[in-house]
Amino acid sequence: MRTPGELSELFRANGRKVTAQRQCIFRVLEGDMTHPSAEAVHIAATREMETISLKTVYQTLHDLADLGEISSLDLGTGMIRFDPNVDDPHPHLVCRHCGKVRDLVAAFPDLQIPDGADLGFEVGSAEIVFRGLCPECRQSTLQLST
Amino acid sequence: MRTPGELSELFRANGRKVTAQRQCIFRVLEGDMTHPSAEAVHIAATREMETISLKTVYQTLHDLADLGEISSLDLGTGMIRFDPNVDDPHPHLVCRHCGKVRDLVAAFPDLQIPDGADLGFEVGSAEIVFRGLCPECRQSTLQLST
DNA sequence: GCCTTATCTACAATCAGTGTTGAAGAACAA
DNA sequence: TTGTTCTTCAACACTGATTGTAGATAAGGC
Ligand SMILES: [Mn+2]
Ligand SMILES: [Mn+2]
Ligand SMILES: [Zn+2]
Ligand SMILES: [Zn+2]
Repeated sequence: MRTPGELSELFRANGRKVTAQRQCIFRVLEGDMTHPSAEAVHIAATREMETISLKTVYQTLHDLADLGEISSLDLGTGMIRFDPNVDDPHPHLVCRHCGKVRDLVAAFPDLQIPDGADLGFEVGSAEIVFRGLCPECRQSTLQLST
Repeated sequence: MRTPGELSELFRANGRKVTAQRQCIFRVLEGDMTHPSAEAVHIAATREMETISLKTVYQTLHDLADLGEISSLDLGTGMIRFDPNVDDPHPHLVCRHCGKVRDLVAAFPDLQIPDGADLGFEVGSAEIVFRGLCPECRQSTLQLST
C-alpha cells in the first residue's frame, strides 16, 4: 500500500473524493501488520475520529481493495482480514485460537503446478497458510492442560 | 475416510448409534471428490432419504470431523467444505467464480518454516490454495469479454 | 458557488451456522 | 422383549459479519 498522501492522489485520479474519513483510514492502515478486520480498523479509526461509521470503513476498505492497494483475506477466522502488504506475496501464520494473523517473512519457493495437474483451472494466485497457536495462546492452553 | 461399514463400527465404538441417517451420509460422502458443503451433502442425502434434516447433516458432519474421518475446510467460498480425503495432505484448487474445489494431485515440497521465522507460533498444519477459474467458468467469462 | 459525491444515522435484510424445544422414533444392551 | 439412552425431526429464534436502503447533512473539487 502507498502512503496516505499517495493514496489521496490516487483517489482523486479515480474520481473519488478525499474525505477526512478516508484519510483517517489511510493513516490507520499505514504500517499495520496485524491484518485487521473491518471492525478493528473501525475501532482504531474511532480513536482519531469519534464519529466515523463502520459503514464508511467497509466502503473505503473495499475501495482500497478494488484499487489493489490492500488485499482482503478470508483465512477462516470468521472475519475478512485486510492486508496493506501487497507488494510481495507472503505466507501467513494464523492462530487457531484467537485468530491472530502474522506475515511469515521467509523466502518460499514459487509454487508451480506440474503440467496437466491443474485440471483445466486457470490459476491466478497461490496462498500458503500455516495454522497453529500464537505465543499468547500457547501460554493459556498450557495452563489448561496442567 | 473409511468405508461406511468401518465408520459404523467406529461410531459404535465411540458410543454413538448407527442410524439410517448417519449411514446415508456415510454413503453420500464415500468417494465424493467435490468437497461438498453441508447443504450439498444434504441435497445428495435427500435423494436417498427424503426426510433427512439439514440439522442432522450438520451434526453428523461434525461428528465425522471430530473423529478425524473428514476435514472441514474454510476456503473463503462462503460455506464450510468437507473433505473425506484426509489420508494424505494435498493442495486445493478453488474457483474464484463458482467456488468449485478440487484436489491438486501432485507432490509438493513439505513446507518448512526456517528457524526463528515462526514468530513463536506453534505451527500444526500448512495449507496451500490455488485460486483461479475452473474450466466451466473460464468458458463463461470468455464469452463476456468478447 | 455549484454540482457531485460521501457520510451519517438508523434500520432491515441476508446467509451460514448454531441453539432450543418437545415429541416421536430408533438403537442397543441386558 | 424390555427399558434406557440416544437421535431425529420440525419449527423456530438467534448469532454475527456483511450488505442494502433511505433521506438528510456535509463536504470535496472544479
Ligand atoms: Mn500479510
Ligand atoms: Mn481435498
Ligand atoms: Zn492466539
Ligand atoms: Zn468455476
